[in-house]
Amino acid sequence: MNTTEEVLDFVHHGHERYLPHLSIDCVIFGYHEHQLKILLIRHHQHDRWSLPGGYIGRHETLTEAANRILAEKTQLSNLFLEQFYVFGDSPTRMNRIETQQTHNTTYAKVGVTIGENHWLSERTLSIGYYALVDYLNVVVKPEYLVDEYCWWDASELPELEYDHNEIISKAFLTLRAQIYQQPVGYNLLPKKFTLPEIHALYESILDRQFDRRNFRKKLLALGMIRQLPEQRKIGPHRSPFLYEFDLEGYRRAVEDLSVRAF
Amino acid sequence: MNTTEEVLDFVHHGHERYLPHLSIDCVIFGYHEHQLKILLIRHHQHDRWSLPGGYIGRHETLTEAANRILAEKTQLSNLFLEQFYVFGDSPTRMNRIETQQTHNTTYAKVGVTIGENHWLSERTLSIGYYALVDYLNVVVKPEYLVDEYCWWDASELPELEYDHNEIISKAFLTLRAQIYQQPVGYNLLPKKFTLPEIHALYESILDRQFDRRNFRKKLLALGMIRQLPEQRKIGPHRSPFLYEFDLEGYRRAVEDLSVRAF
DNA sequence: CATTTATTGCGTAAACAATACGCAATACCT
DNA sequence: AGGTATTGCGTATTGTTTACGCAATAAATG
Repeated sequence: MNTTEEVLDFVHHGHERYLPHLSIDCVIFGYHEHQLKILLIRHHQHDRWSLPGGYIGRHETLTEAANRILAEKTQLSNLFLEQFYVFGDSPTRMNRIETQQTHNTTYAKVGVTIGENHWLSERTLSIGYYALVDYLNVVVKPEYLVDEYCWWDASELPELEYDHNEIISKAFLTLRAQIYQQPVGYNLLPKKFTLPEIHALYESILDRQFDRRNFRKKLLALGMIRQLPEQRKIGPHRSPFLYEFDLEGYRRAVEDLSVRAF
Repeated sequence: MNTTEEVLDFVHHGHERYLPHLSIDCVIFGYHEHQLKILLIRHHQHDRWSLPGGYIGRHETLTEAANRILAEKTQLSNLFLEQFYVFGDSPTRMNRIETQQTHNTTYAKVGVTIGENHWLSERTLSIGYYALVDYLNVVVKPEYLVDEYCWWDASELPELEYDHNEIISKAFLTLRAQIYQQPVGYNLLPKKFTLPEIHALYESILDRQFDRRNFRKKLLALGMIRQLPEQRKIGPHRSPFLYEFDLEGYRRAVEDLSVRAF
């Protein structure tokens, strides 16, 4: 939505094209300079930040909707995207008046007032998706109703709209639980990366320290990564080698790791 | 719903009390005679079985709705119940006509025809919950529109209505993935159980064999279970000891197990 | 241009956990 | 009393994780 006309059409006819009572919110994870990042937006006239989201088209599958919304925000398609939870318990989600007020602030820009019985004021459950993207690939193009897009440090988030802090917490716990089941590193890191980079990524997601020498040994023994004959220049220190993922090895490693004691 | 009046009221006024486009389906797991079981229902006049489910009240939180639906089916409350996925991709979920026909069969009993624009014919996404119950505690009371309730062997399920086979597959994979994060055994087994029982439970959920002697050692070493000074009589063999869970030990074990290699 | 500093690469040894499996005890049947 | 299928409990072996030593490297410094 990039013009006043489009926004007005959405406000007045959105309920004909989209399913009411339901939305999708995306927690978009990136990784840069040894920090896990989350992409947030700030709507027009709003003080607080929120997660990028959207609605489900009446003739669209759920997966299609989630991918479309993610593509609209990041200009990228075919990204790693996984559904993780439905949020329908929070008091702000149950409260018509609060929802109405928040929307009224957003749509004031196009001179529309959202009434108490408007479809946007109705109780809405949100389906949470988390995406893993290569930070450097994301080129954000702010929409008409969005004042700012910004990557926030996952460990230093502001207070967000609605129950979005809760959504992010759950997304982060899911990411942590899935780090041995999904190719998390593969999707968050660039094609070529150094050992200290992937090492710090695992440490920040799992919130614990790993001995860097044992960490390297383990990844190589599992066949998850391959060492390249290139090095990266990094300031006044020894140049680390570059590595790339071995997706087939990754898959085998996931299988091996799932065969656990008892 | 146990009378014609209640059903008619639901068909004609349900959309005022419940959120449209959304439902909840419950995969109720039990365990009996070394077999993992799933509770299925067969609606009036239907050939195929389906999962017990229901709708979300407009003034109910999602969690409240799921617990209410589960209690309506099993006559039990305070059960282990976890949301695991939203299903909104399947062709039968997208197809108005198919949905309409299925509902028409069900509601024929009360002499109502569901039209193409009836709220029940609309596209509906389903939020999947899985429950873990003590098989012997469940006393099923068939509802007015339900012809049969029955525990099915998880490994020998029939072809179900809608996308319910897919929902069960995903529930089973979730159960498997969560067996080390949630007190699965605690909720599926009775208060007192034998080692061969819990041993077979883990084998059937994880679909692999465990050496029974090492299995016992591991569970005791983790402090998850406590041996009782009682035994159970089991036919022409040595009487196995009874055990009970140590919930505090269970919690500690989950923490220990989550601290994994690299 | 040798020295200092912060880093990476690669190895070995000890501690710990998982697996394989032996064998006595038990309950009942014949 | 002997046969059979099971459970209870131990020990030896194997494999995996953890702790940590030390040389190599890149650039800054006097």
